[in-house]
Amino acid sequence: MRNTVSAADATLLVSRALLGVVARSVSSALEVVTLPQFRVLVVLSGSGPMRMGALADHLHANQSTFSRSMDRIVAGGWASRSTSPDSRREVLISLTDSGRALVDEVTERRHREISTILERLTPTEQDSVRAALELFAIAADEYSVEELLVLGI
Amino acid sequence: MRNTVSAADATLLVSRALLGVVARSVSSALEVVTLPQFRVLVVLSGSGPMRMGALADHLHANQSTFSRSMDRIVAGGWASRSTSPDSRREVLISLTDSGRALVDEVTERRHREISTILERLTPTEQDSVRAALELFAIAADEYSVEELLVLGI
DNA sequence: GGAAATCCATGTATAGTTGCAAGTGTTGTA
DNA sequence: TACAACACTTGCAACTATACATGGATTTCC
Repeated sequence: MRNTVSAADATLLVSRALLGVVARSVSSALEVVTLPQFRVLVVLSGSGPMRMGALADHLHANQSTFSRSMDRIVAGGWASRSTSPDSRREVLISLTDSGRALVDEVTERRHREISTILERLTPTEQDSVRAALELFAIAADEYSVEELLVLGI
Repeated sequence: MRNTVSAADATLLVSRALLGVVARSVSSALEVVTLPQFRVLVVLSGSGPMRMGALADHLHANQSTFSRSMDRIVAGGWASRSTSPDSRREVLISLTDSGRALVDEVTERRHREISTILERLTPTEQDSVRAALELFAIAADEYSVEELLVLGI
């Protein structure tokens, strides 16, 4: 039991460190889009083109709110509207190249920073870190990743 | 080198999982304060009472912006203004009990969720996770945690 | 003691998010 | 074909964040 507590504490520490990495990786994107807007881009990046309504639902946003927000995202050139081939009343949202690049840039920067951190460890240590983190990731897997959207990550 | 990449990938996975935890832990607080407001509470929670100016600097916010934001935080009962004993032109901001409780609640929830995840592992696995996470935390330590403020964490 | 500096609040302005309600166009159905 | 349901947009309205410039009070320094 004591070990559980210790491990949880260590995890809190790591969560701070990782969140620092995440925050830094996102901060550059936040110079050109807002956090709610970036959320949208992240969802699109993971899902491919989506209908307005589905996207709004996914983000727990009001339709009107989302429609207006999308106006700005489209105006910024990060995504585009198009009529769905299925139905002319449906509007599909797709990432533009800029939008995809913005999301990719954030992911890549994050990956790069993590690698930099890990390179400070010996190969043996890296192995144990990898193994342990995989264990943790698997144990955490039951938790849905949906809530990430709260932070737009 | 391959190990570095693998460990980085594993870490990305974990960062997602941890971010899910963080996002969930923060989401309840975000029902009563905004993210920028929560940022302020987190800083106060870690530092104790602070001057308006210092707090604004710490959050990279404009003085006027911050003053107005603080109006809302104080109106919400999360923090309070008081004249500094050092100088009557200085205004000290302190967390109220509500404000402290709000931050604590988030931290506790996060800790609880992490513990829950770890309890799915065997004691041996927990030990190795703890050891690995400590390694990572140490390696990451050189990275400033300042940027956490971007996300208000 | 008076000028300069400091600290904070206000005036003013812009932009973004949010949500309810109403409107437009499209599709499905009786 | 007419009516209902659906998908999205717009009208309105309130709130928040942000920042530049200004003003008021207090302290510091010459």
